[in-house]
Amino acid sequence: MPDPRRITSADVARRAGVSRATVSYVLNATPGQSISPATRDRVLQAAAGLGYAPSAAARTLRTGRSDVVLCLIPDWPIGNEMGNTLGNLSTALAREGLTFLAHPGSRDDRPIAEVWKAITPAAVLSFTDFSDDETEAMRAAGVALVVALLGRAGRHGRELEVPQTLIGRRQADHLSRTGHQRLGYAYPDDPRLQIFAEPRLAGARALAEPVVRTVPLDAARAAEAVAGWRADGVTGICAYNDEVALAVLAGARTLGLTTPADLAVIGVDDIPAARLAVPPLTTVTTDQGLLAAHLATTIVAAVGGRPAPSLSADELIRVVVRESG
Amino acid sequence: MPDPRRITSADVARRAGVSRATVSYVLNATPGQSISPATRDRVLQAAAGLGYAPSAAARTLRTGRSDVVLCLIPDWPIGNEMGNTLGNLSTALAREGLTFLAHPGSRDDRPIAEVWKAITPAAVLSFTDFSDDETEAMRAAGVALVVALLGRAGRHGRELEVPQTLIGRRQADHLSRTGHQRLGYAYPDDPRLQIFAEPRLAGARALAEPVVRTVPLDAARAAEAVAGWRADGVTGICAYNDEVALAVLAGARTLGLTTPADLAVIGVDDIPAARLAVPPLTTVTTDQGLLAAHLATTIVAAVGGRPAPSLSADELIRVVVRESG
DNA sequence: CTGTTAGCGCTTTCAT
DNA sequence: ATGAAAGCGCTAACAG
Repeated sequence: MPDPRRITSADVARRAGVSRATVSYVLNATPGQSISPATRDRVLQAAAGLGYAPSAAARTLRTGRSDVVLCLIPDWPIGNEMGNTLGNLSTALAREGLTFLAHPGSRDDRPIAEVWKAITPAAVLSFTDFSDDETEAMRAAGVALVVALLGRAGRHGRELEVPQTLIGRRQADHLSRTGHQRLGYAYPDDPRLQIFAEPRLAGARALAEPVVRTVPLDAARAAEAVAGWRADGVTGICAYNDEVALAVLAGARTLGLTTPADLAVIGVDDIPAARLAVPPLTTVTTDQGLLAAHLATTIVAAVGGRPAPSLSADELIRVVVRESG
Repeated sequence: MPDPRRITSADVARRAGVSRATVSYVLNATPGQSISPATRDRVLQAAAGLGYAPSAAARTLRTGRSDVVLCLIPDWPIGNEMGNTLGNLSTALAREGLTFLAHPGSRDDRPIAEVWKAITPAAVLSFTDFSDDETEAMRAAGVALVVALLGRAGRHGRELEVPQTLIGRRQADHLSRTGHQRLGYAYPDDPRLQIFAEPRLAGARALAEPVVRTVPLDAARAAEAVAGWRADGVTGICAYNDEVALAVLAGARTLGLTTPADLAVIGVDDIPAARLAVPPLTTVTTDQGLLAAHLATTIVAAVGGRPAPSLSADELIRVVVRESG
């Protein structure tokens, strides 16, 4: 027998000897309603006793808005670091009564409109920008916050932007301080990463005039790039991330170069492999816990109609100095 | 103005000059209903023209079941490879009209019952096992498929189990074939990974009697483990994954050992850093595309009440031979 | 302070 | 072959 009748608020009401309205008021702590502590307790008892869980569908249907925070995951590798952040974000939101749900898959497979129209989420997070029409449609449909984690500055939702620019800047800064005049930028091979790579590169450009070369994740082909940089007189490389940095290291090695004497390298992310590299990789990390907390606060504020808090990006990004640069 | 009235099936009906029931029949291709191609087309036109998207909430409320496949993501690092699989799974399910949604966060933060009772998903996937009570409750509530991606064999849902055991077996097999008599198993430091590590180790044990040592992701401490293995006469190491393998490599290097002459190493996953390692790492990969397709087929079958297909695990797991072993 | 009531948008008998 | 109507479980006016 498939459906032993779901427990509804009516069941709770009956057991507590009150009306369904009262149950609703108690469970939602509806403001502007004064419920006597006695009934309140009785309702809570009954609900707990029955193992009652409200139907999200019914509530959403009624209120026109769900408690879901929908996060659109792009089809490119988002990395363990970001995955970690999403986990933290999820727990932080749960504490606020919001359900974090991630939907992976490129926009082509399923029009994103289909997804959010179906879910009617309280907020939608995305890594990439939405078109203005899309944003407009979502807001019109009652989505409280529509925000792109990356995307051009100055747009709505800019508050949440992970300061990618700062990452590149920190890399260049570190290399400059350690005496490197001519810098190179190791750009990722995967075109899907461009959205991250561009702002990072821009950050490095703000401090230096790096020679940009694309570095595939392959020792032999990375070696070609490294040879090119050497010919240019480049002595320090800002890599898009740790994996690209590892490729640069491998390329330098096949050329018989010594790191960091001949070529210094700095990555991004501090993946486990970074500290195990030869030599151990200097890199830039983001404080994922802090980032998640800030995202959560912003979302909760927006859903509640309050203004977003601000976060000093400086404390978010840190250089981990090891031996490669 | 927040809510310019959502477009409902009534709007579509009006525009098409039919009743809401007919709209529903057309859009759901309800079997046992014969709709004239003419009206059918008119309804489809109207729906498309209005940009109609059905309300998941209303449909769920009515049918008592949503089209969501809920995947519970554990709080331990699940890795890029698995992330990739989930993306593929999502697109495969989308093609079948199912919405894949991932909920990260440990079970402690939010009782999982709260999540699934709210969503009433068509299926629930998890990496770890559910308790029998939990499983029972979910099935009773109408969840078509409850399945653990790992978890003891012989349970319901065993069909979906990623053959972790086979991974360890392949590693040991490869090392044996290349002439290694005494094997070691490099166990991960992070206790949360135990659920993956145990079956892998068991697989290796099926072929050999590996000396198990825990290897932290740190060259110095990994060196201690390596020294121990050397004293035991071990010449080949099966590592829990590529990161641990990288640590073993680093440990061997600090001891002045040569890989694979002094110590052969084989990892799991084929992360990008593996091919860039010194020396490039031999490893075992899972065909993520195949896995995702199989998961999707199984889920769709279960939701549709059909029996699950089977998958030969042999084609799923492959050894990538490089220089480390 | 608590109960009555009217839907939210959809599916699905049962009539026509 | 199509339509009318009854709710799914919940919330929010409005009464009492």
